[in-house]
Amino acid sequence: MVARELLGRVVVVRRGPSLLAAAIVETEAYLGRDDPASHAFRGPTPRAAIMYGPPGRLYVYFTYGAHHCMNVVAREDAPAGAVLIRALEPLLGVDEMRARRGVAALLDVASGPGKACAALGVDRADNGRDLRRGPIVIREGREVAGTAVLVGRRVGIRVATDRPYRFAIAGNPHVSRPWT
DNA sequence: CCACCGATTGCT
DNA sequence: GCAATCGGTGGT
Repeated sequence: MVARELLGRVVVVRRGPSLLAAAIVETEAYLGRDDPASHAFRGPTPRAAIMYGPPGRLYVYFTYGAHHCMNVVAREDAPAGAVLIRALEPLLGVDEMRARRGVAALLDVASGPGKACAALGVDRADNGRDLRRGPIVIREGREVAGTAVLVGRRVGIRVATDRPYRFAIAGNPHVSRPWT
């Protein structure tokens, strides 16, 4: 599953002169027509259409009138799907990320899907970006052994809560919420 | 056109 | 525990 493979990989963002990088430490899988919690559940609506397109592109959406969330389109066998980036561990350009977030504590910089987007400056202007080309790319990072991956229920949804589609690197302190 | 509501966050 | 805030979605 792509949501698992993305753990440990590094998101790199070039914004003018600055370079930002952060390791993916928590993800969630959202499938297509058969996943009631997915934006793709109701078909290729204007917002969800990107998830029906080629994999490896960025899906960014705006929610709660305040926050952005970023996903990697990854449909595998299904007709649609994406992986939500739920938490990052800042690596490069840490001070800029702190400034973008307006917080001092490192553990508060990107420990949540909305925080991760704010830290990297990702918003709807980045929706649909091809992650193989930049300015946003995903590179190889640290290896994460299968035994070091936590699996659990997805956060913040009200349907399909029984599915074990949440993944995180065990013991990493940058995770969005305590594991249950 | 209108009403409902959310893959969250931050403050009380 | 709960309000903020606005665009996506579906029904009228």
